[in-house]
Amino acid sequence: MESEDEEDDTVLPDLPNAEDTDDVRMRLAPNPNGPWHIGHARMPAVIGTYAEEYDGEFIVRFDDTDPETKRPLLWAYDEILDEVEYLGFEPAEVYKASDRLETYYDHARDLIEKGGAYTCSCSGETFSELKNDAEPCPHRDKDPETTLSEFEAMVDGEYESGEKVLRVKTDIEHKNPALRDWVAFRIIDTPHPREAADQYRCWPMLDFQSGVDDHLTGVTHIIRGIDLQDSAKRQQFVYDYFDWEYPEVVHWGHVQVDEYDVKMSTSTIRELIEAGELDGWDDPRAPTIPSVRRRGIRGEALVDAMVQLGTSTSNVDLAMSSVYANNRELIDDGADRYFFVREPHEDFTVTGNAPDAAHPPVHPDHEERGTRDIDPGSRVRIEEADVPEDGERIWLKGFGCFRRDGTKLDYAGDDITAVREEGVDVIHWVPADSATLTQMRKKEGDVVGYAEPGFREAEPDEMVQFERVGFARVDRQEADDETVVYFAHK
RNA sequence: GCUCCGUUGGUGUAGCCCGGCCAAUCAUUCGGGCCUUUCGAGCCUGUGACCUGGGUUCAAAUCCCAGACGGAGCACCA
Repeated sequence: MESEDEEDDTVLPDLPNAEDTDDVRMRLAPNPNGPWHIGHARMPAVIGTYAEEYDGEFIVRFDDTDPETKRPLLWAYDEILDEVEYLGFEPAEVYKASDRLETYYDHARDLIEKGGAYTCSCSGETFSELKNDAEPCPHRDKDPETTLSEFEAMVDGEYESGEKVLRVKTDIEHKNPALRDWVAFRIIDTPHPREAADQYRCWPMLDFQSGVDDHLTGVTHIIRGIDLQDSAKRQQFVYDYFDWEYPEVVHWGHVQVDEYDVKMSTSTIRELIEAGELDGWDDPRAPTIPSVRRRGIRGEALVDAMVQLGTSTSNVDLAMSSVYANNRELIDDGADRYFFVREPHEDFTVTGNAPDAAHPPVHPDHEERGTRDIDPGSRVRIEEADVPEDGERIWLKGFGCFRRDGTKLDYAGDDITAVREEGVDVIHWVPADSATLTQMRKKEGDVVGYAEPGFREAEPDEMVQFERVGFARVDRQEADDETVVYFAHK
């Protein structure tokens, strides 16, 4: 019944020219200026999946070449590697661009000697005007020796920020103004936060650094966003000078994620955290990887949803519901059931010949896991929305049928036909005396309520299902008899 | 202003290169039903899309032209 060819259950399009390469090798090139938001998961998800599919590999390269405007956070390097692992992938190698300045300098020197670059002291504004008119600037015809000595001066820190740049000589009359003589190196006065790199002041721009590294690290396929759609064309000039072959490139559009009120941007999230509006990167309201992880969403669920978005150049929206659908399938079988009453109505007194205890199953599909044993005591709590009209019946799940009589619930038997044929609703409940205070943190705001007594024994990190409420991850058992959980999804 | 790119149901996607088997695939969402002492799952079932206008052709989602709409770049950010 399997197709004879291959297990071709992938939804990703074939990589271009992947048959011609012995080993597909890709790269993940994050900027370590913060933990990842959900959209960032797309790159490792798709690259990792391709690597598996083609029996290739990928490397992680931190493109941390701007110590000022995209200043790296030192702890974000390991954080990001940890997130890659959470998503289920393992890089073959890890590089940091800030460790490789000497390599970039060496290539810049080569490029200068080949006549492919020149130092320029035009202001950005001046150059921009010239460039838009397809006019060369006065520095363009400088001889390589002069350029080389000025570049060495840049490296040696003899210029201030803004005073001098190194430009790649492309085609000043190229019909696309974005490709004309772009900047390869500039001076940044702010020291890099990494000790290993804090003495450098002359930094390569992304197009130079990334172009050189892709070649040197043997990258065969690049996937990147449409915001970088001109990068390959820019870098091609450098590749031509060095007589290198450019990797295959796939561009894709931006991802948006629905369901969140917070804008999905590292800098915005960081500002909200600093302003105290979010508790941290893993606040349930934050559209970040640490957040969904804390809620108990498996990396695999996120990866599958991302892979299904494909690699189209249009912008796409990721529906969190599809992540939830994936996750539900992964966790449902292992999630023990509990009752959790949110913001309860005032207690009802139990009257009549009710049983001594209720015995709902730990998991309805797994009888072998046994039952929970809940002593209802003399009073029970139910949710406000579940309170029946006076005189009407309700079925307390695992316990029995009850008829409301004012502030009392009077036992009305255990004949299930009341539910099956007479339309009595089945609801969850907790004993008022022994229920355990539980705080549920969720995207829409925190909810306080009471869980059944046995929930106090649930282990941190365990995934549970609160019946009729949804899945949640047990975060911690506080000393003051309160349990904190993070809501995952219905 | 210059230069790229895109437009298939609510969402995402397949098909488009090499026109016919496409009254258009798959997933999710949504509606209805069955089952069920929750939710979920499972089973059955339904709604729902080729941006517009021309052209080529026996035949166009697929090719051509024009337009609309959307996105991106033209940074000493990545």
